[in-house]
Amino acid sequence: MQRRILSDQQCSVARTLDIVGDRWTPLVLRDIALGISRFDAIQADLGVSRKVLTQRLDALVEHAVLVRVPYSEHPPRYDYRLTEKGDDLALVLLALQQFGDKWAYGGEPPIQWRHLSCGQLSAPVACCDKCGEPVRPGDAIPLRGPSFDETSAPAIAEALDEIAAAFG
Amino acid sequence: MQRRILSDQQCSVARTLDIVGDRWTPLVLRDIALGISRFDAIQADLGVSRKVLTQRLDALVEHAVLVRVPYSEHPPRYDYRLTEKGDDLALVLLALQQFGDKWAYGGEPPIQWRHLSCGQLSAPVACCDKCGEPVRPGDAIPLRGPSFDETSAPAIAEALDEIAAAFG
DNA sequence: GCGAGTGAGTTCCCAAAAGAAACTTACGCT
DNA sequence: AGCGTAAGTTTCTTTTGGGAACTCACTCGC
Repeated sequence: MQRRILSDQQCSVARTLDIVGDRWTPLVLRDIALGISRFDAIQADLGVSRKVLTQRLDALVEHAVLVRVPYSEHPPRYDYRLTEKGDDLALVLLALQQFGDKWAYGGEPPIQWRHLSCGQLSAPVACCDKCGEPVRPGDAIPLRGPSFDETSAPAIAEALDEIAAAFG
Repeated sequence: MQRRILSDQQCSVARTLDIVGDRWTPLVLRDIALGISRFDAIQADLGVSRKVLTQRLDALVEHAVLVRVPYSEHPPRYDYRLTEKGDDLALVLLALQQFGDKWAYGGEPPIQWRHLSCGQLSAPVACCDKCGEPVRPGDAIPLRGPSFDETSAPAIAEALDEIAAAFG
């Protein structure tokens, strides 16, 4: 029996979960995003087993989310750094953090962000890229996109039709 | 040996991962957010094993992310629906979807959103809640927040200090 | 030159979680 | 009485994860 691969699903969420869909990968990325970039430092900070950390780092490099930047040859030693793709994944981390700040810490978070351009303590909000207004779930409705495949996801197709019917 | 509980870490990301930190939970939430709200329908759509689905739904109800809304007694049958907390988690799904739309589908996503108030096809962008400008990783720097605990996360503390030093 | 230390894995063994598929319970329908 | 349906539960087997010890290729202090 194989571990279920999610990428066969025609869904952006499923595809992304093939990269970050486990307990450790997002925390590894968080550490690297904060500048904790070496194997032993990450291992010590998270307490993850060395075997699992090796597997996760290899997978992230494989997915081009991380790059190994050598800081020594003989023996080869690297810093792990985010690629541009990794920076985009950091936005997912930010969303996880926002949720935890609100629901696990009641607005007294362990870490805050200062927005460099405006200088203020900043919490990211999801906004519509067209009108710039903040978007909450319920403010937008899902529709078939260019690569939607009717036959491979009949239950989703039906759900979309029901939503479309409800909103004219 | 126990499965590692992440909530002991003083980190909003880790706390949130105790709820959605596996391959199936986010997909279950996605289905429910789209209106696929019954056990068999979710199971058929995702192909997840019934045992795992039971465990995930129970955990989500436990975490108050979902509620069971009865549609039949004798035998008891429920629709699963998102709570307000669940709606907030949907923002994490949105971030996962954004990433997948860009990196797994190259901008040709299977599902799009129409923003009801402006009527346009909308992609959510993370924006600063103070100045309203879009935020990219690198546009903001992390600082100690009110509940930061110096001693329990020395590696993070050091990383924050380095960042603070670099940005004055 | 030699033993101790460091960084990054690798290997082994055992416990826990996931997958598949069959079984159960409590109905409603004909 | 027998079939169908919804929502689990159980059993059995394969994978994956945790913990700790081991390896390898150096560097440094003496």
